[in-house]
Amino acid sequence: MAKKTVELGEAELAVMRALWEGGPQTVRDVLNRLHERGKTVAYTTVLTFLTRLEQKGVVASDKRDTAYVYRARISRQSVTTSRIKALVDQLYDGAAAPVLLHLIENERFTPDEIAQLRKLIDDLDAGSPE
Amino acid sequence: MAKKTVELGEAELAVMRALWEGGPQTVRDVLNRLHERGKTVAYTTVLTFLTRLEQKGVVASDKRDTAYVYRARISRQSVTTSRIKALVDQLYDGAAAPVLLHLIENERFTPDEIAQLRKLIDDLDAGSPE
DNA sequence: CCTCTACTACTACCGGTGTCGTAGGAAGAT
DNA sequence: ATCTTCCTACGACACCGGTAGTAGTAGAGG
Repeated sequence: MAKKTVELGEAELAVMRALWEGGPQTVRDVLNRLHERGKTVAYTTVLTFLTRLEQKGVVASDKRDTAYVYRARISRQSVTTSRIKALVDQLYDGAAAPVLLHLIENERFTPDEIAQLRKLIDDLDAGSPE
Repeated sequence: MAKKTVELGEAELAVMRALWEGGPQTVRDVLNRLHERGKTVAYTTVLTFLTRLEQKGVVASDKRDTAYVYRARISRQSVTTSRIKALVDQLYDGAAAPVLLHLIENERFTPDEIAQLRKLIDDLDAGSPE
């Protein structure tokens, strides 16, 4: 059944990133992580986000000792997928190629990344029956 | 200096697309175009969008006969650029590679597109001294 | 001149996101 | 038992984006 693509705002994403990168954490942990990243925000703001995110079903929490521990229930990959889909749909009516080409032309990549990219393309060629 | 990246919503983008694809148009033209695309929205809604977009500086208008003619002042390319940048920054802290790889792995491309892609990569390799 | 029509200006409203403040409970310190 | 500290629950608020209604104006037709 269709996981109805939840849209996340920028600040919400920052919280998700804290969870993705630091694993299950308490509100305070997330707060500290955001502060380290230069994002100064109030404790209750983080709490609000985590609560909302839980309501949206993208994070879960368990009581651990005195405080709740929150963890991500969706992967960064899946968010990437829906974000890209939105972008591609809204700007190019679903055609991904222009976006792909745009990325290659406008961003900088290391030789390693280029090599990896080339390999992927070879695989694409090889493994695309029908 | 620095064109302060204007963020556009989905419906606003739909209007921009009408302008990009149909050139300078009146409110009614845009409305018809949206209707053709299956987007049923009121005349005044389109007017509101065009007015707001003009205030944001992304479209301009000229009085022509009885009605104003609106035209885009920013390209689809530039919007693509900022959208991608936002995505990449918000999800991968500025690293474009994961997004690029994601696109290749998850979207379908035609042989032509793949060929074009391969060519671009070859150019990348060639044109990157040091 | 009067009316109909199309266009613009202004205002409004709702839901979502970003941001907190305050109140109240639980747990540790004195 | 009380004070201090940390945590959660709940409410608040402003701004933006999506959507539209109404009023007012200017030209087209009779």
